[in-house]
Amino acid sequence: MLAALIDGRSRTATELAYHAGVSPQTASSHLAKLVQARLLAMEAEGRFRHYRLAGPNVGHAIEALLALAGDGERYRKGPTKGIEPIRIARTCYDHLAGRLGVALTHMMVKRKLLKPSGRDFRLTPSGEKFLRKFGVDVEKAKHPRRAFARQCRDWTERRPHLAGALGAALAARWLELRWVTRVPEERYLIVTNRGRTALKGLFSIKPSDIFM
Amino acid sequence: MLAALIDGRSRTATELAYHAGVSPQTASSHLAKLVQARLLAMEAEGRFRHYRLAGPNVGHAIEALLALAGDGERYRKGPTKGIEPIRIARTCYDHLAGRLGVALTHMMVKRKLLKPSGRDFRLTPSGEKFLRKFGVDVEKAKHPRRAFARQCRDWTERRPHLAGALGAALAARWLELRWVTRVPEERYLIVTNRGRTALKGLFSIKPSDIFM
DNA sequence: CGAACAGTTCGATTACAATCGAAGTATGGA
DNA sequence: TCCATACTTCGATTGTAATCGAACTGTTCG
Repeated sequence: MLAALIDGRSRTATELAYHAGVSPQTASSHLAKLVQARLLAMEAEGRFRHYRLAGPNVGHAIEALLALAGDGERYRKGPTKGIEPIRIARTCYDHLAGRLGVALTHMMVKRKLLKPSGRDFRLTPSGEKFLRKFGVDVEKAKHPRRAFARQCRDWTERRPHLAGALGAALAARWLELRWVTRVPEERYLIVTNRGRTALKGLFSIKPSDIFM
Repeated sequence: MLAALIDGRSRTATELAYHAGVSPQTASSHLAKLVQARLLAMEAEGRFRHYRLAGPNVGHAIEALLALAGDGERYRKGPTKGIEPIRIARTCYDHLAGRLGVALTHMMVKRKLLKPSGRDFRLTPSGEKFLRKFGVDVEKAKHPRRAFARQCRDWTERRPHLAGALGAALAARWLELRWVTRVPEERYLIVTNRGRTALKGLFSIKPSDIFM
């Protein structure tokens, strides 16, 4: 299971059980021990529990052990030839996930436009102003029947991204501006050239952070 | 036991049993497994068996694990403030051991003056010429009652050094030339300034290889 | 609300690793 | 030649890690 997490991304308990070829009970027992031993970190997301390596030290140790084990080749980080589109701008239900979603969220947190608060984000006054100026219908997103701004963590990235009604509204605006476009039958978006320009200008995000 | 070998030097089975706090039987069992698993290398020397890490990969893995274990501080390679004299030029009975003995032997092997051959070294014709020119009484060392040129491996270094009658004759010559001097009551020698110069010139050995 | 799902806890079984006493081999020195 | 030393092999005991069925909690969704 540790080897399955070597790339630094999160996996759910069931995925890890499958990787290890053991029952969910057994995996649960091991995962609990690994968390207690501070080798893994766990974050609960609804009924899912996402596990990831607790730090780079753990990754180093696992890699060193895999190198000794000889079949480390299977797991060795190959020189990735570009990032798959699904990793760049994955859609998670109706909001932006993947590297794009994470980068946007990270930037907004860093600029104090969003504040992590429990399992949610809180939109600060300056954050509301920013999104309004950007054309997001913040008022409509304050729908009582849906969580407003939730933290979400999908399998492609370790850090959380913005979900909930606000996340959906932000994604809608990106689509409206044609900064991203849908790919029929696929669960990812493509960032357009205008989108790339906007990233650098409006969001101060280096494209290399997203496209590698 | 692996942690006790982290510095790359060799230890005997009994030493390792002591380090691990287990009986010699138990240590023997574990050491056999570790050798079979290619984590340790073993060389027999008379009735002793010297164990060392099989390669740098093993050291890396152990270090990574010790770092995780938290009490890795105890084992972490500190910034060593110079090398103890006993490591530099230890005397092993009557021949040169320690880093000096190893470096001299290594150089002679590299220059094809000595050839490892089983548990002994074979002195090549060019080697004999070299030592004679250097003032070693090679003829006298060919005494029938003593092994001529044996491989010896003591606890301070991993690589073998020259022992036997020839090793003793070489050490005698070093003392005679005052390139090393004895320290009363101690089992090590001190390399003099003339000795350092000779190392660089005659033996092409960088002093940093020996004194760090 | 109830069914499906993700995950956990509990308990019993099983297998195996760790350990060391006893007895063996090989080496070195007196 | 004989004893001490260094180490190994064998065998029996012990503890405990790994495993999964059964039953549980909590979440999502229709």
